[in-house]
Amino acid sequence: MARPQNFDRVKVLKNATQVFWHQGFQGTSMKDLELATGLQPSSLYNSFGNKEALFLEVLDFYDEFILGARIKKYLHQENPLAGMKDFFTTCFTDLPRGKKGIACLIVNSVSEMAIHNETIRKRLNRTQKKLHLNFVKCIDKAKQNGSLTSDCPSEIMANQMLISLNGLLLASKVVKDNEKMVEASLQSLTFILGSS
Amino acid sequence: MARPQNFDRVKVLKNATQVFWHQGFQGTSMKDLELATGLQPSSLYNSFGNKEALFLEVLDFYDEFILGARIKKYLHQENPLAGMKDFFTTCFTDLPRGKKGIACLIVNSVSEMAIHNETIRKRLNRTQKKLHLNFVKCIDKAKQNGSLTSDCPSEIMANQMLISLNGLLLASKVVKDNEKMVEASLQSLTFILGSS
DNA sequence: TATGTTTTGTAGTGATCACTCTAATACTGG
DNA sequence: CCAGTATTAGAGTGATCACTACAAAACATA
Repeated sequence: MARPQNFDRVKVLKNATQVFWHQGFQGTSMKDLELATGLQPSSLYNSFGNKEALFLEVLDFYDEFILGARIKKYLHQENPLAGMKDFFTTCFTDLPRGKKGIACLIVNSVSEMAIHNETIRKRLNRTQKKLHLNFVKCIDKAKQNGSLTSDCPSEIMANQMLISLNGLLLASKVVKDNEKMVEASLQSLTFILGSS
Repeated sequence: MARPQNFDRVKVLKNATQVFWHQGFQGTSMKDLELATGLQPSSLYNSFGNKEALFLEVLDFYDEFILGARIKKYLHQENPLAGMKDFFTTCFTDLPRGKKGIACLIVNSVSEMAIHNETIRKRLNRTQKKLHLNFVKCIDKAKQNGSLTSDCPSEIMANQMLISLNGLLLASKVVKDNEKMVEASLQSLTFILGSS
């Protein structure tokens, strides 16, 4: 009944995510997005509305596919302690080529946008809570199978893990030495979870 | 022998700092800086060169006067453990009116600029190292006077404190509840320094 | 094939960006 | 008071910003 779209929406979001991730919201121009996606401005605006709406879809894409995949891979595995360690360390070792220090789109966006845009803030908060919840599940599992013993409530431990992870990701922008970041990650976990 | 400047350079830097702190580098326009400082573009460019050079001076101003004052007030006091606790918690309680969630200019700038501008990255790294050094001194002092007992090297503890502080400041942009942030700060310190 | 509907390519919108040019201005030293 | 010099005010620079208008193009249905 009409002309079909000439592009794959998921691929477009994937490419847009990379640009926003690396350059931030303000640092990314619509021209950058046109080049990265191969779309003309009319297609971009026709399909996504405007820059902010596209960014919100990118945040959802990141939440579901980038972070979601990492949660599934590391935090849903059998050994919860090893999973959490891997989740932390691979933040600094599993980066795409030449992408040292781009940290995490969520962390970057919190810093840039959270206090200036309430809609984006809520979206970022939701993603952070999702990660927090998965940390809690992992900690509980470790307590249950006896690999972790602690009097501290899992919620508090998970909260500290989230704070440390955010701090580590931020530090990776300045430090740029992956080995040091991995070492610091494991130290953070040791302080929170103990040396178990 | 010539016309003197009609403004106080320190006051100008102070005002410019507030704008960059709240809005970030990219989020701040030269027009914003003109309004905040009361200076005309010609004066701004004549005295500071360009936006980036002004920003670098702002980072130095923040390092010396804003952060420097906090280090002196809290980390150079007699009781090192109380000082570190106060240093952490006042990050979230001593903010100017209506400035919840602006965190710290250094942390904000690391996130926004560190991987895109090497000059700024080095400047930020220097400030973080300065803070790290003061944490080390505080920890050593606490170990010496017996208020802190730990096998962990002070450098590592200080590193974890820096990571946690960065993570806490970032979280404050999403959470916006000062009491929760104070609580999380003290929990972070407890995990790192122990419950001493 | 003809019609209706949506997408696409392209040119272009006013606004704002960092920054500059120029001349009037305000001061110092003689 | 005059000459010399640095600072100031204000208009204006081209470039880039997010975004749009519009018509050609491409498909599904009839």
